[in-house]
Amino acid sequence: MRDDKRTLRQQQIEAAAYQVLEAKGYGGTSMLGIARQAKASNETLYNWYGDKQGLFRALVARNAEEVKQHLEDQLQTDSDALTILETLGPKLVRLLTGDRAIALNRAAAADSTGELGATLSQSGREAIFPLLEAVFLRARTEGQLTFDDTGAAIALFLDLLIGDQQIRRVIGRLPEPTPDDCNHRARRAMDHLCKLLR
Amino acid sequence: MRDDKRTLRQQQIEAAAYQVLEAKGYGGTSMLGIARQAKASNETLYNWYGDKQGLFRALVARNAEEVKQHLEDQLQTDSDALTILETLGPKLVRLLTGDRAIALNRAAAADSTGELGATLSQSGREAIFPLLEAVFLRARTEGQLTFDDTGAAIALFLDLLIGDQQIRRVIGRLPEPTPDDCNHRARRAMDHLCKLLR
DNA sequence: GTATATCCGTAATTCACGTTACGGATCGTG
DNA sequence: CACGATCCGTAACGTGAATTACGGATATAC
Repeated sequence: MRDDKRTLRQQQIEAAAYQVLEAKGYGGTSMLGIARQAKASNETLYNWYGDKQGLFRALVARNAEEVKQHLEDQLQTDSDALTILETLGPKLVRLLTGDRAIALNRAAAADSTGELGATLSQSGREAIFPLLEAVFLRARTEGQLTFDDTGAAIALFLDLLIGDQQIRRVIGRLPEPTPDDCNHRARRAMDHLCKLLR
Repeated sequence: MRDDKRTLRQQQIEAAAYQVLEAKGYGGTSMLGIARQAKASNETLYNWYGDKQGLFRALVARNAEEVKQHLEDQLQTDSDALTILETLGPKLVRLLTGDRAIALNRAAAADSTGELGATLSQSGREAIFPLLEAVFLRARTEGQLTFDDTGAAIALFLDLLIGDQQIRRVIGRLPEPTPDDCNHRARRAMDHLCKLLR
């Protein structure tokens, strides 16, 4: 199988894995279930991913790369820092509380090795932090925000923007946010942030 | 077995369940594992709790009762509203991000029926809200805080106080907070809250 | 075209778990 | 004390999942 063809096949398999994961949760997701959904064989899955943990590791890592890429694309702009945050806000809410992210968080919650949690966190908060750091430093340079500790300023922003939505999503008490929800949440976070740090 | 003796025995069994749950996660917790830890038999567990879900339902419900009781005790005071919030803050952080709460959140995340999540949410956020509502209304009456929407004010407080700590705890990326952590987190939340709503 | 590698669909193996069952010990009641 | 209920420790049963194996089909490389 040629490389590009294999890549395409892997994407199909991983899309199938997400379908099963989102429908049945981590505990209800079996390798055979994924194989069936993807019209692949167990042998191929094990050959390509090693074991169940390896498949999930790959899902998380791939998701990480996509999230990071997506956010970096959003930073390719000459807008002022606050405008960038206003644009990023709804997207961050959607990325961090969408069905896929929640399914992955559930998998990580069930993973007693801590490995998926580590990777997921590196793809989530820990990947977002340095990107936001650049924006916050710019906001300070532009005189739009005032803070001593960049990390604390970013953490405040994430508290206001995301808060406890994720855990409430993970335990099944909050539905996926609508675009309006995301916009409203982001708007509110920006208002509070500016009031606190301006 | 007399009632008080049975109650004691149940507490022992439930303590053992928490030990296994916290050590091995929900997926790694078996009824037999709990029975062994509690030096009880499977038959007794099944007789008393019905099935595995029933045991976990009981854990969550019991925890709910204790959390609610604990918080209500904290409200038996003539202090002004902000002082009450200052006292409650660290306790809320500890209750919502302690090892037991996190273990229960993990169980709820793994429960595809949504039942544990529902009960857990009713014992957590949804139980805390009405208690905090009384305090926030008092703060407004006393002229300490200004807001139109009580729910939104409480949600803001919880965002600032708890933020995304829970999910980070659940996926294994944040250790249990120290008393200093709790105090610091609460202090900061109060500062921000007053700045926003005073 | 041929040979080899790989994939699919399915079966087989092993293990663990949820749940029930059982014999003996212990407890509670009359 | 005797009897019945219940608990403990252990075994048994059925099911499902992780993983490996296999025969035939398909794809790739020479």
